[in-house]
Amino acid sequence: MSVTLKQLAASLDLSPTTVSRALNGFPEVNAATRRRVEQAAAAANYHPNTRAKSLATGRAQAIGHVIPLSTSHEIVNPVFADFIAGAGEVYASNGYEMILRVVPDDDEASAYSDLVARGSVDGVILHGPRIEDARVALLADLGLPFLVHGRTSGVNTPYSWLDINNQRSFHRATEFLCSFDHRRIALINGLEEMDFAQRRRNGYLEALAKAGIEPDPMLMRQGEMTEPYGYRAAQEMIQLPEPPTAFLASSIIVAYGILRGLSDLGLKLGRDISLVTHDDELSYLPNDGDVPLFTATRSSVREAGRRAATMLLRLVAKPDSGPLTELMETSLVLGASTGPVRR
Amino acid sequence: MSVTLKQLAASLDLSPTTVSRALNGFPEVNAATRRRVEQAAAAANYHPNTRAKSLATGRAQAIGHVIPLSTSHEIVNPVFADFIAGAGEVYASNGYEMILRVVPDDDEASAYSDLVARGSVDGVILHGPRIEDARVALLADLGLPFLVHGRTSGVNTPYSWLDINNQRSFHRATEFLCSFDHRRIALINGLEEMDFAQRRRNGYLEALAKAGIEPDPMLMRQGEMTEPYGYRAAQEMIQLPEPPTAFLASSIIVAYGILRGLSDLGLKLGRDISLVTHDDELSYLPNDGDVPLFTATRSSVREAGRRAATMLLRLVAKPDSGPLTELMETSLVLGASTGPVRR
DNA sequence: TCGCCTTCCCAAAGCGCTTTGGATGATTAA
DNA sequence: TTAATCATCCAAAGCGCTTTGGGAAGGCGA
Repeated sequence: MSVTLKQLAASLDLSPTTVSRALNGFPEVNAATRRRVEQAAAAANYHPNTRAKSLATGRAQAIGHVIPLSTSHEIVNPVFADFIAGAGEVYASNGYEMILRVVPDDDEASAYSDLVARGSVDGVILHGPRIEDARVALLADLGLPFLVHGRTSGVNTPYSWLDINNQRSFHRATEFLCSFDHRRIALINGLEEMDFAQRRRNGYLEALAKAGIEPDPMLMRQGEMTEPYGYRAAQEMIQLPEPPTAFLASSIIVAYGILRGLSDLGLKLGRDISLVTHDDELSYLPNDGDVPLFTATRSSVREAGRRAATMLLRLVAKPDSGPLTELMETSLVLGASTGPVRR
Repeated sequence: MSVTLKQLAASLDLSPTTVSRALNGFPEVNAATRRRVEQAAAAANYHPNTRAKSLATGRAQAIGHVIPLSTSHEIVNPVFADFIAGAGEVYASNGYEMILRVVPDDDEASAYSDLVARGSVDGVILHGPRIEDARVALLADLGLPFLVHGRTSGVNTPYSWLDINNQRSFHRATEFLCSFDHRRIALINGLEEMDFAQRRRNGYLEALAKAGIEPDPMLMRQGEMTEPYGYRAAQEMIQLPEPPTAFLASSIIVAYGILRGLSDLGLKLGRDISLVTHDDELSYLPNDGDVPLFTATRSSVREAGRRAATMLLRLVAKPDSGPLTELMETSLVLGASTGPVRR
């Protein structure tokens, strides 16, 4: 099937040792010999067997991603695909494999310890952190390098993470709406237990407080970020005795739902009502052009994937390089969905 | 770090051989001994090292998915996440690992041969087949079991695939629109070179021919299936001297774009104009409820992932079980987006 | 000339597992 | 009673690689 090191060595009249060293850039091999080996390897399309190599070195050369699939709310996070694409680029160019494991979410803990016990990965990325997420302590216990995409509040264990500045993002967005004299601003957020949702809400509340606006529970909602969720939220809130004059959405998918909900009622975004959404720059829902459809807090989740992977690889190379953290700022992009309050 | 077979054997005063056999269900081990071993293994959280195991057995216990990332049109296929989720479930419950490799699309060929040479996978799933896709022959040459998600026209090599009946689907959808007296039906399709797009177009043309309608090139469009693509297509076509009275969309994301495009012009789906879309049942864009938003040809891509994975595993177990094929029919689901022609 | 570095290569052990080919008693058939 | 058969176990080789610990030439200074 495929060439082995031994075969390659035999065909060159060299020992496996020398061939191995030649290909791995060790100094104790003659330059001419090295060239000869490299050429023969290329000609024979030789690639070292990953499993043998990592058995010998003790490094798996692979990073794991565990995707918990809740049995109750079976949503595959749409942000996930773009994040993975970004991370994958980095893994590929560094010779790492990406291992994905889809598990029922009550099995997630055992998935990690299984991954460690089997020695399948050198590190993992933790997705979708909740508030006080127990997985962080679990991973720390396992001694496996890991990086959280997002953060988790109320956890003492130090850990590495990459996050966007959710609080500031939504603070700014709210402030921006306030500057247009909006005082009834609805927040259509993600699931309550998600850490990012809480941070966004904090930013929102903070800005309201600063503007002297009393938050109205009727205008705050959390749930799985689907299109119909946005649609229903918009339609229901607009029927309130005191409807909102602006919406703040946690995902562009929800924003599309809100847009449709309002438009079905004959309301036009930017004129009759305002909307700011977070925009992860999902590739199939681009919100760009001269004047984007939505005013948005924008941050590329693809880029986040790239950076997260880079950080994790650094962590794998030097496990004691301490917790690595990065907070990405978002940009507030002006689109067509915002304007002054209509009276 | 983690327990090895040798350690486990030593702690039990048994040989590695016996422990291995006990855990792998071989008959030549005493029932009492087996129980003892199993208990000790569970207590010690023993899991065999994957790499060592697969080195010894020659099977990788892993399936590869290669995700080509075109440098020109950088769209991460939104359908992909749900397909992966379905396939992942099956891999996990069969003890297989899922390996994802993100590669620039001009490197895709070498990605496969690399995967084979390194012995990292026992099989691969081929995504996004084009018309006359060269990758099929390539994979057949490599001798690696593989399964195509979709099909490819004009390829002689026999191969295994799982596809939905795209042609029939769009035939039925077109026929359905014709039955409402629509005669100007626009097709907003995926990228021309994709095999599924061609099949859908064939179904569409076939039905038009049967209804005695001359296809109008002005009403046929292909492109990357984003929301703005649908929006633009709708807006432009509606301005034609002879605008369409119905749309046929290849993706629910495009359908949302069309919906928005029409609604911006004050047109209401189902009343002023009709729309049928293909619906992959993406979890964050559910098109269900009593009366779904869109009339659609529906087929769960998550389920497709499950079935594809199951088929591939069967193929890996028995490589000569011949090419396996499965054609999934879609259901035509009546929603609120269709109605008779408005005059 | 001798001894000591370098330079360049190799044999062999080992990573953690499976698997082949026995070995050892105990059990059974004749 | 003896040989053949079972039921259980084990030693050792091997999967394809890396890495430790030399070892043989050749070059150098004295």
